Amino acid sequence: MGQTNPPFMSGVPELLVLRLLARQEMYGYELVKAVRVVTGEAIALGEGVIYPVLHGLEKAGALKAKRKPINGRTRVYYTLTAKGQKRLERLMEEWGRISTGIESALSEPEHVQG
Amino acid sequence: MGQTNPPFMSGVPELLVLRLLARQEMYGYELVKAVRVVTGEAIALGEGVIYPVLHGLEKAGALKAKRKPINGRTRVYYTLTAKGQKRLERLMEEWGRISTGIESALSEPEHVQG
DNA sequence: GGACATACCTCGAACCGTAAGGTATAGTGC
DNA sequence: GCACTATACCTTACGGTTCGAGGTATGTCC
Repeated sequence: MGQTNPPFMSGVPELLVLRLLARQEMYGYELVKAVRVVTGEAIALGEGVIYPVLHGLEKAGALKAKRKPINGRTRVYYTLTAKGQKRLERLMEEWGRISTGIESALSEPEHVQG
Repeated sequence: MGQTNPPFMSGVPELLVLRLLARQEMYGYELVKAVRVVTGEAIALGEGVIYPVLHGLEKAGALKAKRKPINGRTRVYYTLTAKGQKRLERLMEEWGRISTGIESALSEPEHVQG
């Protein structure tokens, strides 16, 4: 139920995570809420999305993890590496290219002859 | 090899196909080229993407197919149904919601406190 | 006959977002 | 002590979908 493959979401979690971590270190649970905030409630990502993305990016060398005990609980803070920075830039370019292409297609008022 | 799951592409083929067919009837091979044109060469979809999307949308009742013999070859022209029109509208809303959310996140210059 | 554009199609693979579930601690109210 | 909620981490199965590569056939140009 509730569609499992929603349109326009591929690559989005990774982009948002990288973008948020480029500004300041954060931990998973915090990212879940931050995503909602910075997207104006337009996009909400569950923990089942955030954690796998975090682990994948860390494995790829884009993120660095740092465990910090806070109030007895353990938080895993993530920061961007140089690789992660480059990855973010490439993703943002890609986003720009595709969103521009789509906007162009949607705004085309008249038909085009093949 | 050539990534099979490029970011930001989910739902895009369906959106573009519906949008183009909302303007005029077209056939598959024509759509492949038209997508490149209307997106300013930003997005290129192969036939392996277009035909399955076309068949899926037809099966879902969003499109109506009409075979036309042209110069001995057969073309299958597709037109939007009322269902397809609604589907396009819903997809465009979704696109607006998500792209706005992402733009909002990307433009955030300062950090946000959870 | 050879090359190319047109025009349709199918298949397998890879990927990745989602919901749901699982563990454990801290704090609050009773 | 007990129930409930928030915090904080995690994994799993499912399902949809894009993609490249390949396959068939006709028309046109030389």
